[in-house]
Amino acid sequence: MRQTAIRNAFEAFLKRRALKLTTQRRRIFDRAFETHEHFSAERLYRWLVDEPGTRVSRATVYRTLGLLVEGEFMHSLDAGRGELVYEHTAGHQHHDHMVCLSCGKIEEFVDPMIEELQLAACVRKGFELVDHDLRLLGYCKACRRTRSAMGTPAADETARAATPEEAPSAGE
Amino acid sequence: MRQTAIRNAFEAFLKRRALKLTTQRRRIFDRAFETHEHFSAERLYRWLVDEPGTRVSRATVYRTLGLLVEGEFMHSLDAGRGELVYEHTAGHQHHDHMVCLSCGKIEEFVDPMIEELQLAACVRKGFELVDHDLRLLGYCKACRRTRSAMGTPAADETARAATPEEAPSAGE
DNA sequence: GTCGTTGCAAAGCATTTGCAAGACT
DNA sequence: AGTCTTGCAAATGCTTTGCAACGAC
Repeated sequence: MRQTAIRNAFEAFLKRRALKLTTQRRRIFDRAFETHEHFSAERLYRWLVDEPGTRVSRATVYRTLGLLVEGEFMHSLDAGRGELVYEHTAGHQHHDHMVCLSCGKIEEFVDPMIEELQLAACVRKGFELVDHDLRLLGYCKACRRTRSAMGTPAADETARAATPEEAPSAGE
Repeated sequence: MRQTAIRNAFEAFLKRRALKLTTQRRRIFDRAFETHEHFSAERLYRWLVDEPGTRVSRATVYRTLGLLVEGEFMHSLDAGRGELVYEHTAGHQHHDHMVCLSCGKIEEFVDPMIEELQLAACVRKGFELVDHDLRLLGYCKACRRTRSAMGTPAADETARAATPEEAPSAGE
């Protein structure tokens, strides 16, 4: 399995922090890396509960996830719902997200030019860039289709401020 | 007062939604627009409590803030701490943010080129862009200075989650 | 054996909501 | 007068934490 390298990195990380490699941590780590999609802490917890293996508590899932983020093995992102979603930072280096306001799906994309411009903007402001988070909110291809098929003119307002009935203009 | 225009827009918005212009809503609106910085719901609530005027409950602050966001009078953004911060959308159209991981300060910036590239990326993916949120995380000029003066090495990951206990034996 | 860890349940937080009293239009 | 609103407090939903039992090193 090609996960050996990353697992070793994790074990090294634990060792460096004088933390122990417990059964739970291993299971959480493995399950999290097994998934190449975004998941919430709760989702991961459910997987661990439903699938066979050592019992793991929700608290430990949260704790370990936090550890993984600290160790840069995972990245967390707020997709707008009340919970954080996680994704591992294994192969793919960095990417930004398109979050569908309708189905919640998260697509990834990268644009080197955008990254570069961000850096340039930081230099201009004397800001030391550590990380960034770019989320494009809208409707994915599938939902667009559905919406137009349903004759939805523009999102219903419950979907956020997608279509306020006006745009206040301030005199400035 | 030059807030008349925007206040009128707010009143018009309420009218259109068959909502009433209550003393509380007016006070919340005014106080929120009086501030040209980012603030949390709690902060706004504190201001309203501390400053003289009609009593306003926390619940109403939240409710009204939600209204203001729906009406596009305010914009909310998750600055990484557990709470949303708000900013009015009066004159300045749209901008992105640089959030200082050390002092929490939020600087604004705009880069038309980035905006354009975002749109292009969406077109490529068949994604209908509604809104976006770009946050650059790092250290502001002031904090950079402080940090380097203190001999703080490059950004360590513990800075984000407000984890009080530092990694003691990590690589320093 | 020693600490770090776990699980549980309770606690925390920011935010939301049910409901009865109260205030705009 | 009739609704929309408010305030309160309880509820929510995600996440964190205290603590005693437990397990890795």
